[in-house]
Order: sequence, then C-alpha cells, then structure tokens
Amino acid sequence: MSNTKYIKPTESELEILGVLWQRGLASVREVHEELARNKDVGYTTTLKLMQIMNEKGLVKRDASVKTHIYQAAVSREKTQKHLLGKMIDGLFGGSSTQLVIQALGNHKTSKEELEAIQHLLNDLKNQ
Amino acid sequence: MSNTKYIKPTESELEILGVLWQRGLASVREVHEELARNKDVGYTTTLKLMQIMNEKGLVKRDASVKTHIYQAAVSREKTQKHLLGKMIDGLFGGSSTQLVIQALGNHKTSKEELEAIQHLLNDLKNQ
DNA sequence: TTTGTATTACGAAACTAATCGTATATTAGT
DNA sequence: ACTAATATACGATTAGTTTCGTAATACAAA
Repeated sequence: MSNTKYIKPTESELEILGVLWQRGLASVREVHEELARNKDVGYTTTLKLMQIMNEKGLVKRDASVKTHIYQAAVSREKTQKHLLGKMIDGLFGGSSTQLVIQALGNHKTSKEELEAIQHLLNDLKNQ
Repeated sequence: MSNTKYIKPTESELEILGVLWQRGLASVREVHEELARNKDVGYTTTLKLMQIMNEKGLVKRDASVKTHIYQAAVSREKTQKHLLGKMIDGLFGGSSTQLVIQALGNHKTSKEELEAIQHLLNDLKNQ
C-alpha cells in the first residue's frame, strides 16, 4: 500500500524542485537566491511556496535546525516521466516519435548527442 | 510587425484545441461531445471556455450562422514547439537529448518508428 | 540584557482557471 | 403564432496559485 498518488507540481513549484534536484539540500534562502537570478520575486514568496510544497509532500525538510534544510521528496525522473507522458498523450496524439522529431528538429543538438541517441536507438532495436 | 505574443493555453484549452486540430471545423456541441467521452463536464462549461479562447485569440469562429463554427487559430506545431521548449529548459536542464531518451525509454516504440528517427538523425548529422 | 539580523509562521489580497445556472435569442415544426 | 429544442451570453461561484506584508521567534553580537 504505497500512499503515493501523484501530485502535479505547479510551474513555480517546478522551478523550486529544479533547484533542489540540482543541489540536493538547500535552505529557503539558497533556493530563493537561485530563483532571484532569473525573476523578480520576494523572499517570503519563495518561503511560502516551499511550505506549501512541504504540506503537499513535494519536498521534505529538516526543521530541527534553525535554518530549515529542504530537499526534494519526488524524483526528477518520475516527474519527467509523468509530465512527458501527459504531453505525448495530449499534444502529440500519443506518438512519442512525433515528440522526438519536434524536439530534435528545433533545438540545436551536438554531433556527440546525436550519436548518443543513435546508440540508444540501436539498443532499443535489438530488444 | 506581427502582433503575435504567444498565449499559453491552459490544460482545458489544450483539450479543446486537440479536438479542433483533429477536426478542423467544429461546433461547440461537437467539441463538447468529444470531450464528454473522457470526462464529466457540462455543455456550458465547454461553451464558456471556447468563448474565452476566442477572446484570447486561440480560436476563430464564424458567428454568421446560428450554430457558431470554430477552428483553431494557433497551429499545433507552434504550440508543440513552445511547450516542448519550455519543458526542455525547465525539466531537462536544456538538454533535448535527455528528453528524447526519456521519451523513447518509457513509451513503447515500434521498429518502424525507431528507423524513422534514425533517418532523421542521419539527416541532422549531415548538415 | 538589549539591539540587530535572519528566520519561520500566518493571513489576506490579487489573479487565474474552471464550473455551471439562468436568461435570452434563434430556429424549426405544428 | 405557439411550442419545443437548441444556441449563445453573462454573471457568479469555487478552487487553486502566486504574491507579499506583518508578526513572532531564534540567535548572535555589543
């Protein structure tokens, strides 16, 4: 009985998760300063969001120290998988191939990366 | 001077766009009945959403006939491109490769599709 | 201890999204 | 012309998100 219904993070919550996934552990201030590099937002806004995320179970925190230390409680991979699946079904008619074509066609991709994907494709074909 | 700032469709709006992209032209009722196959929603809710989408410029409508006929005013491709780009930047650290790997790894993909992607990769490498 | 600084807690406002009830209008059939 | 069916328009409500001001708390330095 894993009590894990999936909670979809909002856009702001995703930004915070991004910082936490990158850093592992971080205080509100650290997360906030990272966010503040890219957008104009108040400290207490970040704090409030992280408190809400804690209630939702998106992050965990160690409150035994003065400055609470947060970490993500949901994995990057699971979140990617969920949102990607949703996007494939809703926007690409269920075809992951269409999505891949769009992704590769628009974003510049280095030769090394293209080759890495070719390897992956070969592996998949030989299954 | 194209006055086209991008408007991000909400989730419900995307569902409606999906129907319109598929059908080309459709009345509110047609869209609604399509949506109602998958979720429980009232007719006037769909109507209201489509009216709002019309104000936003996401759809166009022919109001010269009794039953208004709607069509998408934004292209599927442009919308895909926008949302995909956002997802790559926000969730996959800017790496479209990571996204491709996730997409191909999780969703089952047929051999034909894999080969189609390989062709695309070859084309991209030879540019 | 007192003062200053940084932190968390709390509550409310502003905004957006989604929902649907009710009123009004249009059309087709009798 | 009347009725029934179907449409659109509009307003209000609910729920969720984002924002931040203010209060309370903890700690450290003077």
